[in-house]
Amino acid sequence: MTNAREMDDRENAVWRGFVSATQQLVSSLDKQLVQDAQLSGPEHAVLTALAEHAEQSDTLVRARDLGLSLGWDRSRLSHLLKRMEARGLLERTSCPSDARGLDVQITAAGLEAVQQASSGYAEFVRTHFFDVLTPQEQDALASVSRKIKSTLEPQCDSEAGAA
Amino acid sequence: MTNAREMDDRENAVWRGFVSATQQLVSSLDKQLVQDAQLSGPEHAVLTALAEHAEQSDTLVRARDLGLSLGWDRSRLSHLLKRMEARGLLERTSCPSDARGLDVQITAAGLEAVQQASSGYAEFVRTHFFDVLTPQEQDALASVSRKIKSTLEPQCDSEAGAA
DNA sequence: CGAGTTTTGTTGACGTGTCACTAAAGATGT
DNA sequence: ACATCTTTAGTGACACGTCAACAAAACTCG
Repeated sequence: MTNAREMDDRENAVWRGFVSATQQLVSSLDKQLVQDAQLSGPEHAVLTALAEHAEQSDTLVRARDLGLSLGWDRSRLSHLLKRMEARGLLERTSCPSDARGLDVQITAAGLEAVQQASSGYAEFVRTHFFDVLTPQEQDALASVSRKIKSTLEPQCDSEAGAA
Repeated sequence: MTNAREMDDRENAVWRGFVSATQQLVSSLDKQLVQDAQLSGPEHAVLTALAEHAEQSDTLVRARDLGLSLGWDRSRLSHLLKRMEARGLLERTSCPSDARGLDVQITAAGLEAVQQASSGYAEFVRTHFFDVLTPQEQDALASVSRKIKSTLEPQCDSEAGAA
């Protein structure tokens, strides 16, 4: 029998407060995105990733890489990409170098949507996150995030550029 | 035009790291719950709330209060309660004092499920949250959670007992 | 080359959450 | 009493994520 000590009242309050705060935060942000640009949170994440890739290298991104950098399931990505293509936010073409691969490319409409979202997005994060945190708290959060992730499954996490 | 300053690289890293860490954290916890007690996260939340109410007052809880304390939509709760009743985790009876109300009561099977989950739950939160945080970081998180919530919509948040 | 394995993506079923709508009971005010 | 809000819950349609099963291309290595 695993028998970890139950949490006391303080711990329960900290834990539940933390979880509910973060969930309310992202769900509010998602509503903002829908309002500003008719984008769900995940859709926005995909388009942002595509737009960023497009800035650096080419406009074509392998679906595999997308899934890797977002840390998502193949299936989830496949479903979402299909819907997004139907909405005209991106295009899917088969990859020439690897016949089982899929190349994804953001469309003009997709780009317009991210741009429409961007200022509201930045403002939201600023208002509800950075503006209410001291620099020390921001650092603490960054450290906490890192430490938490390190205790979890591999779950690769993109942005593996210059350290 | 709202024109909030875009985030710089550091801010982007902090923000994305924070969001992805918390999302991985709760999704891992949800998997743990399924594994330990065949409960989804929301199901566990409902049963926990019911079990706590049962300790203090009576075993009957108004669906409205449940929704209030969980901060959920009526519809979401209704759907979930229906499924949970079908699974035998709880019972729904019409409320005698208010004919449009619904009284919810946890069943023996429901209680067993929460108990089956409890030790794994506590261990998970301890291992992946409290154990990796210094007391200062825990305090910082509590303060941060409170501040973030205060910038969001009313979103009542239960536990309104002794301050 | 050819058999077996791995990688990549798709599909269908299912549980879930959201939204807009409805229904029925309480509360309110005249 | 009556008409009118408001509160409480349920419903159906749809978007979404997960899981398991599948298919096809690529890789491995004998």
